[in-house]
Amino acid sequence: MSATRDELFRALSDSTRRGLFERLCREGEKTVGALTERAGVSQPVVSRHLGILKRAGLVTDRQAGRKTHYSAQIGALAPLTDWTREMTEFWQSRFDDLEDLLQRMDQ
Amino acid sequence: MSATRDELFRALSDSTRRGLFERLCREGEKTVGALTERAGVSQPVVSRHLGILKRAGLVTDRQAGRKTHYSAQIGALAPLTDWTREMTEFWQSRFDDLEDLLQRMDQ
DNA sequence: TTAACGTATAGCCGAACGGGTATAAATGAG
DNA sequence: CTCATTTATACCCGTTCGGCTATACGTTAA
Repeated sequence: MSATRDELFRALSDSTRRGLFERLCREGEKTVGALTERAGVSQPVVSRHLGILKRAGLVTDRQAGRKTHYSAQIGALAPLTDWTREMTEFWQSRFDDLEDLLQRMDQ
Repeated sequence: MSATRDELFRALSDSTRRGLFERLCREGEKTVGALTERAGVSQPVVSRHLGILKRAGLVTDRQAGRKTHYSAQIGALAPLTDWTREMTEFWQSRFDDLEDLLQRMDQ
């Protein structure tokens, strides 16, 4: 069920969606109605955003009667931290190469 | 010069832009022309993407004659890692609360 | 000074986005 | 069974986005 890296970045690019995800991280499982209360947008919009977060793997839903409970999947952030670490390593490695070069020039 | 958190997430939501940033991390300073060669899009598009990355603080530019050299600013990723850590801490803290509750119930 | 070069800007276009309202679909309550 | 409740879907609308080409602007080379 792993979504694309692109899907993950895109899902997190909207502040309304990040807000929903953040509330689920902070407060745990919540229904669509509860999320709508403080989301600042209408219920259909919340549902649509939750769908996008779900396709990105950032949330899961649990049906209970006529209510749907959503919860954050913190592990879905892994590709993001991986990417960041990768970029940092690339950057650092160039730095190391430069150090090596300077050291060789020193000799 | 710190850009909005939203600007950062938005800037990274496009794979072409991430590709440009990644090349700058991997290979260091590059001109627009050099970046255009392997970007898969036209030069004006590359320039526009670089402008967006620049406003997000992810790159800086250095003018040299008629060439513009761009380089990655790895530190600009900090708000992203901060946010991720924040989310994880929220999530973890709920987990800890649950553990506390269960421990109290145990006594 | 003129010509070529490197980059940025302007303007266009179709697709995707984020919001809204109306409504369908499913479930629970009376 | 009927009606209220909860969520998801369908559809519309204006804006933004990401690509393109044409071109303006500044710089170097001849």
